[in-house]
Amino acid sequence: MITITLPDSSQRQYPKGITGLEIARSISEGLARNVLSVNVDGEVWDLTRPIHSNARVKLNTWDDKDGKATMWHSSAHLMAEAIEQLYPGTKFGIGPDVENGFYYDIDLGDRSISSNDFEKIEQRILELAREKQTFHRKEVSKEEAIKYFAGKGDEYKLDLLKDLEDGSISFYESGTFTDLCRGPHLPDTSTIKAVKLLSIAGAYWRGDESRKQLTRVYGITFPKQKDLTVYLLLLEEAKKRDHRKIGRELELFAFSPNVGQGLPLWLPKGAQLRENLEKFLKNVQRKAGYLPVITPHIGNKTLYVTSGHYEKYGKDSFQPIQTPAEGEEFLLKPMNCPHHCEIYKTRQYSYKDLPLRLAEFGTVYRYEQSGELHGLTRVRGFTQDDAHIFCRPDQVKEEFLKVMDIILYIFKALDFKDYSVQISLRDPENMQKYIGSEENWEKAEKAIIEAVEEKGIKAEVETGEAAFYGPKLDFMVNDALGRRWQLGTIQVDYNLPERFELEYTGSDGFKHRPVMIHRAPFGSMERFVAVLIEHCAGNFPLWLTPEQAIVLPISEKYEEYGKKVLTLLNDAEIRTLYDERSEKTGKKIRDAETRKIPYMVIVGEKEEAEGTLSIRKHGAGDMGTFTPEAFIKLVQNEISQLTAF
RNA sequence: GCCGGUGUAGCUCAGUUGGCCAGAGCAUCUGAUUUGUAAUCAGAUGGUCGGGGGUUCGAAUCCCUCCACCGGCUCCA
Repeated sequence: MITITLPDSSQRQYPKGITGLEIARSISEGLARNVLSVNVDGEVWDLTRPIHSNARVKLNTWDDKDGKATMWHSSAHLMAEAIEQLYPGTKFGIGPDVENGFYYDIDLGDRSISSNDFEKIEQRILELAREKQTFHRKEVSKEEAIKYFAGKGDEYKLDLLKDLEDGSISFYESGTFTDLCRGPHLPDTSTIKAVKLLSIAGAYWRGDESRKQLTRVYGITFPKQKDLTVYLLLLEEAKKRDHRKIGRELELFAFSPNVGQGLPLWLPKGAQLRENLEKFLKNVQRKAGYLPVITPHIGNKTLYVTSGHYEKYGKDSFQPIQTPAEGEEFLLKPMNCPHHCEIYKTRQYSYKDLPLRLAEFGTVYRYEQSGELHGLTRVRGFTQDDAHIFCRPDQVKEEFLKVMDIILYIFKALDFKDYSVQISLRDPENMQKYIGSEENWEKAEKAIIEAVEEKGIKAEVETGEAAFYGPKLDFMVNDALGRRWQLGTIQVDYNLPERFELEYTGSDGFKHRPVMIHRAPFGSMERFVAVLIEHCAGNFPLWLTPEQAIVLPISEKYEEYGKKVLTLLNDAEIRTLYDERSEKTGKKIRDAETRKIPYMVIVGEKEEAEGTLSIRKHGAGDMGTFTPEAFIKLVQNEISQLTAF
């Protein structure tokens, strides 16, 4: 007998070799019907795999992440089987589960498929699912595996096999499809009740641009038809939050092919919003000891040769600007750091002068590949809320903590709760690609890890993701459709101080090299506004929103009073508009609601006579009658509540 | 940059297999209306059907090419 410990810590005795499915059945028949896979000591197993020793066991259903993953991974196999039957001779790459569904990379040879073919494939998948196919795990030797896929002519699986060790290789057979796979899988396919193929895309084999591009088919499956319906509805809802759609509807920004791809035009309301954000951060930074600087949009090419950026990115950037002077060339600045280094060099520093924090909302231009451009989140001209902190090596950690405070303060102010944090460190296998001394790297990496721990933040550590010049810490937020974007970033840099020969005099009287920290809490104004829009679906916090109130006169007869109210509110620094169209009040309200203006101020006969205002709140409805003073106070209170913490 | 998709008025979309002068709603403008908490009525303006080339008696519709956008891949100093 073995002892199985369940998640609620209860323990049960079972004969050796019991399977997850049998354990489920011993608990309840219902559970046995719904269970998809089993976690055995933290590892996900097939439900049919015998358990031979004492273990902690968790039965995964659709409500568990691992349960979904098992279902989707099995669905990928099923889709592959369907495709192989419909398109014989197809070669298969990899087919994993992902956050929302699964995909399979396939090579169709000379043929191609498009979304028009989805229905036919979906139908076939459902037919196969109904056959209640079982997944059969088979341990095979490397030799056998190679023989099988060589016979099938599938070079991708052969390529994968190269990196696998003999003895650790398993096949899964289901229906007519056999795949190289470590599992786990569903006991059988009958739990897959609804299928939707989502999209088709090109994907390079092994993520390598220089290799062949395969066709990637994305799909998702569900245990109930209703789950699929709900999911599709959710997707529709998410699309309504798309910042590109809201940006157009609320007249925040636009693009023009005549200006150029990826070069946003900020419309008056968008500019107002952005200005409010800038003011907010400038205020925070002033208190945190940052000194504002301003540098030009272009710089002599030699500046970037010195920084090393020209060598690395020159070919793929906007090309140099010629001048009438022979051989003179300028570059649109792709980053602000070299300029800030030159500012540093304008004087001498004692160790007591550090840290020096230079801040600039600096607009930079990068020639991103055309396929990369995406609304405001990825553009070719953007403004970084940039600052560079020049400090002593012993100050890195403290400065890091202070920057983190700013970023966390901003996220809190804007109610960003679902962010993730990533620490990017060196790749220990590949140390020669990094610049800077071993000692400083260690110090900086340690400082970042400790700073994150001190703040009690959960961060993913990614080795090999550091920039060549230093480790970094990134704050990422998801957009409406779950795509992850980097916003705030803090990066340690040993490269530029070296290249620009930056110095300070230490207490020992010798010259030392300062450490440079790049940081941008928003990341860029463009991307931040994009994510902010999707976060609040265009309903910006009152203090940020470009239009805070609108006066709606019942008819032209109340124009005099209405205009008086307008002036009063604007004088009280409430950004207020006036709707003077000869429309009915219902229409004016509807339009103001659509424009997501927080407060509607309705004035008519009664209000004029009493000197009052009828207030309606966006999304909430009629709030009743206020004196102008009471309303101003209401707005001011709401703003101070939102910005005080 | 690569793979796949899309492109009709400012916006959202009709326009079956090529065939009268390309339509609708909203928005805009004009007029009427003077309105009380999510759409007043009437009229008008607005399109080289993304650009260019081709096939055809005839192209929004078929073919080629370029451009832009969308979903991914790769990239992101």
